[in-house]
Amino acid sequence: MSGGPPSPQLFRIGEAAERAEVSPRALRWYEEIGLLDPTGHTVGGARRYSEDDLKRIVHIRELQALLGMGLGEIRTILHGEDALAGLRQEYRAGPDSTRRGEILLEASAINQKLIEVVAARQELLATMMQSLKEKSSRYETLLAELNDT
Amino acid sequence: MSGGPPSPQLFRIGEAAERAEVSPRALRWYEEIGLLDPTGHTVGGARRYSEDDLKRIVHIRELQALLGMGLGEIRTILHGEDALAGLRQEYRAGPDSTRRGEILLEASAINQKLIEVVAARQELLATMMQSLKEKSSRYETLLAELNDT
DNA sequence: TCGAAAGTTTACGTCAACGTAAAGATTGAC
DNA sequence: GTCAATCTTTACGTTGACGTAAACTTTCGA
Repeated sequence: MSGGPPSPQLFRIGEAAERAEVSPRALRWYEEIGLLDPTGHTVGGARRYSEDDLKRIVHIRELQALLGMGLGEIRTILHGEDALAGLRQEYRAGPDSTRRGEILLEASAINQKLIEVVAARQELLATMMQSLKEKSSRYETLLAELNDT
Repeated sequence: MSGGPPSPQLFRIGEAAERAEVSPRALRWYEEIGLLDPTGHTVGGARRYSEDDLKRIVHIRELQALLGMGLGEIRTILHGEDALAGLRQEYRAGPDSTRRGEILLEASAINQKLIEVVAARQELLATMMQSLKEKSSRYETLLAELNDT
């Protein structure tokens, strides 16, 4: 075998925040609104974040910054995938094929919507890029005219 | 000649807002922070927006929604281009080639930065799209497995 | 074991980008 | 000229996503 956990390294909130380029406050906020539950806690109650948590944070920021989504919307998306992931654990306790199918379908649907959103943005950005480049070449022309006076 | 103004149609704030898919309040707000000065006013003081104004509004919304820019940043960009456009009018009063060059250079630089920002976003979106599609095909596989049980 | 560094909760503050309400003035079809 | 629809300014309210401060507790290396 070779799929064992290589090093369950956990980060304190400060380091996690730094690595994900967010503030500790943001992480607590994400937790408060149900976006992110840190993998571990110390006995005293201090949060400990795993690598997967870090990926999740980065994912959140991407959806936020790249797609302009609000955190509520993002929560919906993440919860859809969480349900699917939770299924893998729940699997031993009974392969309820019907429920499994439902969840898979929903996750798939969410994914599909995301694809559409991204595609739409890509189109708009492409259009914008085009007009920017046209403008750019017009500027070049004008600058050239000025230079050989 | 054939470059005369075809129909200087002006819209009242309500209609302008509707066409640009923003609220009247937003238009007043853009004006207040120096983003948009309506082309005309009635004697009584009511705003009248031209087609060009509408384009500008749409442009503002694009920069906002697609690039995630704040209105302050957007103002900087628009003012750069405005300076250049203002130059064409000012041109008769003295073709100050130096100043003209400065403004052109600045506008060009702004445009270049915009191009870079858009390009960066495009890359990120492309990456995101790729992983979304991979996820999608994984879902398809799982769904197929479920269906031929 | 000790203490500086980092963490915890609680609670109020902030900032951008408008929303909303009030009170009154303009517009434009009739 | 009238009057309903639409506009005007002024001003306070709201929402999302945190920032910041206070008071106190945990962690962990020396």
